[in-house]
Amino acid sequence: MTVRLRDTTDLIPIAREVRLAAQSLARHVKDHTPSLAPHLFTVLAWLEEGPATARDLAGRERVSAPSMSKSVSELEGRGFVSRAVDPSDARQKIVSLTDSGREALHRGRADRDEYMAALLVDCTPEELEGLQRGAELLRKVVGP
Amino acid sequence: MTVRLRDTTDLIPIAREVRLAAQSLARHVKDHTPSLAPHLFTVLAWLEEGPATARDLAGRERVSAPSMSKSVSELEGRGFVSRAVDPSDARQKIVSLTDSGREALHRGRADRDEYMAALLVDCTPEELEGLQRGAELLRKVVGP
DNA sequence: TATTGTTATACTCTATAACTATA
DNA sequence: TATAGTTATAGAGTATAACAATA
Repeated sequence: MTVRLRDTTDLIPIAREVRLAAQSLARHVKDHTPSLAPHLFTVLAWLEEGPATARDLAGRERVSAPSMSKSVSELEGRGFVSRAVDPSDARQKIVSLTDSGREALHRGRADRDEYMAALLVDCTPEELEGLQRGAELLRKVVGP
Repeated sequence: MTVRLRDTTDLIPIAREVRLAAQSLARHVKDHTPSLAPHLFTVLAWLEEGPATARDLAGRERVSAPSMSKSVSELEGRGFVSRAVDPSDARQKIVSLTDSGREALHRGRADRDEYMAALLVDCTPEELEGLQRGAELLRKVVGP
């Protein structure tokens, strides 16, 4: 049982404000960056940290094994990943990012960042600082 | 052609930071508040502002007419909205929020806000102020 | 003819259950 | 037996095309 030092009721108004702002931005960015589908994009992002098995990827994405199997097949078909049987356990297949996959990942990230940057173009330095501070706090609050 | 007073390249790092923080929070809230599906929830939210035709709702949600037709049927089946033929144009049907629908909307909002508020419970007053300021700036940047 | 809404159909992403091949 | 991966099948949510009713 966690001890609450504060009644969360007081926090509802600011909670709503922060939540709606974040959700609004997330929707906006998603609607304006049609590159690679999110569920494929995130798989490439995981693989950037190194090769992984399909099961591992399914766990990280909190998705079923068959779903991840399909995603990996799709990515392989597009040439963004390669699959190789694990020499130490022939049941497993090691999924790796190809050069083309790395490119697609960077392109997708650049699309999103450039769209976001364009939104910030008219901000004052003080406003940018406020946004940066807010982002830091949000990351801290949401956790890992 | 818009005149850019600033090169957006400089803004990429902060753009990424703000974008990732917002997307992370949005995903987190969505994953932890399983009440009414988002595409149905938002329809109820639109109807809170007053009755509307299906076509109108489809436009606001940027969704096809058949998709909205299905959503409204689903909501009607659950008793959250009612449909009535427009007396002034028998082609149209006016969709209205029922009391039960209003309740579902408020419950869904409360779920999301309470989850968010719980995340903020350990923040200092200064941190809350920073988050609020960040949210205001984000709303301004994203626009209407 | 044009418009509102629906039905028919299909595609994508998700899931569970059943199968295979290894361990 | 248990595990990694796949295939089979189905359920949401989305779309376009074709239709009905009304303007």
